[in-house]
Amino acid sequence: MTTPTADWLRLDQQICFSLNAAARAFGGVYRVILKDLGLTYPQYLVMLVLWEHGELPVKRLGEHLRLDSGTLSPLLKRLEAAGLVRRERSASDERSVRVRPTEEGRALRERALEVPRRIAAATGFDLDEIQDLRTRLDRLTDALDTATTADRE
Amino acid sequence: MTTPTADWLRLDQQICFSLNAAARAFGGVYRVILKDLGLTYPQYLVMLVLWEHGELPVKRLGEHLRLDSGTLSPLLKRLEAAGLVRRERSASDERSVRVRPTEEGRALRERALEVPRRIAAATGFDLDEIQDLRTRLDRLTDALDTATTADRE
DNA sequence: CACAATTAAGTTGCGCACAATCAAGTGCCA
DNA sequence: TGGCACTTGATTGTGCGCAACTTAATTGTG
Repeated sequence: MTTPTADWLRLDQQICFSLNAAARAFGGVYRVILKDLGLTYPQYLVMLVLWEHGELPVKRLGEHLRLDSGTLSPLLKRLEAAGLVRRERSASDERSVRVRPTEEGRALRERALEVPRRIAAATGFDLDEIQDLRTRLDRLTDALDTATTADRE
Repeated sequence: MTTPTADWLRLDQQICFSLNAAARAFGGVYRVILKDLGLTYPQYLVMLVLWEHGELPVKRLGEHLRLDSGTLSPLLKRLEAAGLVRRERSASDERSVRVRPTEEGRALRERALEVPRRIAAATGFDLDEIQDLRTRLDRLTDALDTATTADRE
């Protein structure tokens, strides 16, 4: 007893739809919580990386976040306009632009400390469950990335 | 032995980041596969709903997809320009715009039948695992939606 | 050293997501 | 029946994500 092929076209069977829906639902929660900090969710992610690493070139930032310069350049410009980061050409390699948080950007970290707890509470999941889900999703991402690059050949 | 609060700000601990990364990795796979059909992923979702329901107002479409008219109006215009759907004001309620697939739009369904199988193959997950993940994600979405609306009060 | 290939950022263009706002149609009810 | 609240969809503006392209700097190679 197998599912008819046609049923695979049903919206409610598609993992990617559930994934997108969950990501957008998260976006709604983050939007409320991050409004106080004056950050969007992608901007918050950039600040997370900068808080952790202090200073790094746009390239490295993009590797951490899976984003390219097409997304990061304008985003970083907005963060710089908000006074949270500074960008300056590397002296050793003029192609590279190093990004680092300003004093104000570092100070924002204190206010961000409670964000993860509030988010975790909103999910209604316990820590083990979150951890488990994260592991599965990362495995999924790896498989999909492999498939994409394999298909390009 | 608990995790220090500061560590919760680490990027690699955040479920939402894994979620977003997986959704974008899916986007990459769908982009390759759907290119033949001339559809983007959100357009494909709209066609899925129309193939299943035949014809329905923008409002209903948005409820199925969790999208509002701000997203759907321009998207539907593009689908109409591509000759895949038609939009017309309902006679019984002049506020409502009914969307239905054209003959060409219905014909596209045949070529879309193999998409889910190709996607499933790219995930490297078996059906049970996909089903399980979908269930968890839907539960997560419900919890997040509840939290958002609760916070608005 | 000259010059082609590579690399880092930025820019442009398109489509999606969503908040806020607007216009038009509907329905209720005093 | 006239007015008011509600519903539906469209529009506007902002920001993200990504492909394609451009520019400038660096590296590798003969």
